[in-house]
Amino acid sequence: MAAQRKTGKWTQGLNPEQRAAVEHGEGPLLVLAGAGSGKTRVITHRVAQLMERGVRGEQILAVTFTNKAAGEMRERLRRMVGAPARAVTMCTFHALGLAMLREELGRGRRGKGARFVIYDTGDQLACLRGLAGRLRLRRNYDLEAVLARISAWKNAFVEPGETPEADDDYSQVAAIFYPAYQEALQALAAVDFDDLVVRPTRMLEREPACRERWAGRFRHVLVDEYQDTNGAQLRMLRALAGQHRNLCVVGDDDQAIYGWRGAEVRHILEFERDFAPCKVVALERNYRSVARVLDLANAVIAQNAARHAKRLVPTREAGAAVRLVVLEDGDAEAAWVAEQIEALLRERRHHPGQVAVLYRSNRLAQALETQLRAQHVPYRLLGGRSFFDRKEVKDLLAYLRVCQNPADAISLRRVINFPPRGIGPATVARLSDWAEAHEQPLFKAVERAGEVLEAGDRALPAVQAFWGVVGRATRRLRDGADLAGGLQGLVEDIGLHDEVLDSNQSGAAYERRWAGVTDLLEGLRAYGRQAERPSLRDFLAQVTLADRDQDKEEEQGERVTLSTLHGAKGLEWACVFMVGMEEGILPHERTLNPSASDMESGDLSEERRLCYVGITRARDELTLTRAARRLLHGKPRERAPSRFVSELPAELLEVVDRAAPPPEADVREHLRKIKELLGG
DNA sequence: CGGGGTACTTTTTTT
DNA sequence: AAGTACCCCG
Repeated sequence: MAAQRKTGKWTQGLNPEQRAAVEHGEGPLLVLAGAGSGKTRVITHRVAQLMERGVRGEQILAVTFTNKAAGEMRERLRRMVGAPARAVTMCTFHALGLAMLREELGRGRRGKGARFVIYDTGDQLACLRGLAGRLRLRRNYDLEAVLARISAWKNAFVEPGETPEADDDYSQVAAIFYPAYQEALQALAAVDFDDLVVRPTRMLEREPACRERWAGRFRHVLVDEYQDTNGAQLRMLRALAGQHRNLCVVGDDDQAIYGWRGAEVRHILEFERDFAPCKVVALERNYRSVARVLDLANAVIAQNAARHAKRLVPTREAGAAVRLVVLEDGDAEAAWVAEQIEALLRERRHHPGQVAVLYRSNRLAQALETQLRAQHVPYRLLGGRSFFDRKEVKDLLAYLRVCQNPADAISLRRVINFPPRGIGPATVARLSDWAEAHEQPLFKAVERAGEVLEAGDRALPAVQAFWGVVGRATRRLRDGADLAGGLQGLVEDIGLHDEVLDSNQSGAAYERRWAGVTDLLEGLRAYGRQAERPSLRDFLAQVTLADRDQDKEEEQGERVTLSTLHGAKGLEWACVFMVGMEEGILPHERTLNPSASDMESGDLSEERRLCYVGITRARDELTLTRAARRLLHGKPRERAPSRFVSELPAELLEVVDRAAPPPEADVREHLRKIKELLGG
């Protein structure tokens, strides 16, 4: 296969390892790509190269983990090969699974099976909450912990009835929930994120005709961030590429940071064995960061065992020393970082878009936001729960979901009394009792409220009014209709504007809330313009699968980025601040002291990889900070430096201590001075 | 039914 | 310290 060694135009300007990966012909290929080693470049060039060699775009599948990554990859490919880039399938595992599910289920009688909604974590929890009431459990369980176990079983293809015997409480409870949960999803015509991968994979494995359709279609499969695949995703890849074995996976075991949601680093460590014989290429030359940053990164990650041995090899100059700055407390830390950034911008050493502040957990963002605002520094927040978590937005989306799928009782319950129209828990209970007794979905009870409730019931007209609203909205939102106009009609129908106005004391709160509504309208309008065949169903699926990146693209370059370490993966900035370098934050408290409901004990090496990911985001300047004291549950506490920095040789970091001595010493000093004065 | 008050706990990361 | 869940009263 290596015989036809065309010096394609897509291998120019690549280093020898990159070129080897791009030129590799058929058969399994593992690309171990260190941070900043040109990984995305290799994938896009490889796709272009395949097309150059006559593979048609429709025959290529490239899977990523975020929609954003897929979008960027597509754009890069488009710049290289032009319009034919459109034919290539580039998407997330979940989007691929959704497409497969819709197409396969749509084959049935009039495509009824394809009429499902996608439940996000919030919906899943709401569903479990409902079940918890029915299952008569002795105490209140942490439903997130239950969900984590159910999710783990699903991804291991464990059926509801076959959960393994376990001695821990939560596994036993989850084993009771699991069958009920799965039945509930079925009844609600809903699928969760896990189903989007697990169900298509099961179809591929069990139905040869289905496998033929999909595996036969994609002659080449490429996977980005392979270290983040979970068991179900690996099985999906096996089903798709097991025959022709044209599977190219790219990743970095040192950047595996999603173990907590079922990803297994093992997959990338064992790929050579799983898909032997297999070509392996290691990309170690780093084009991103100055040498001092890479020295630090190498030293941090070297403390991890069980990894593909590799180092980041610098190609740039040494650069400035990496600083570790110690501040008095959390507020002082945020203030210091904000001042530094303000100075950088004022002296025009950087554009805002070239600067990022990274942290382990979202709650550290708050203080930073406050201080950056005080310094008038424009910023954007990556990843934090935001737009789609706003109440008004969720309520409106729930209305839309009910219109699309009236069987979605979770959404129905959410909006049946929103805005408040006098339908309380008692009425909802009567409706759902009737539904259960007659083995009907909840919406049937709503539809026939006249028969279900007594004639004199105060709530009856309210329920009928509610159903009228849903009916009108459903008619307005039919496929092919003006969706944004339909939503606008719904907003007016339920008097949402007055509701938002009345329920918010301050003008500012009202502004913010109403902005959520208008943003959603605008989003739907934009979707209507851009989608090929706009439909409510498709819009809702996109909304749930979209990564929470609510920025308007054009402004991004003009803002400083605040992001979690997870959210920063794959990105880079000239100047990076990592805050909260403390025991209990990085590594996180919960990996150090797992709580009873946690599934497995925390993985310290994953925390270290998280640290490594953060460090390797910096191109030119890197500053680490920590606070000597920090408020925890309202009380100030002394904080120890993160082991990830204290275990390193001193010469890698320039330590600057700006923390005042502890207050006791202060007091003693004062006392001493007073004594001196008295004595003198 | 809905508003307002009190008591309790606390989110690590996201498709 | 702040947000949530639950309870009681109008």
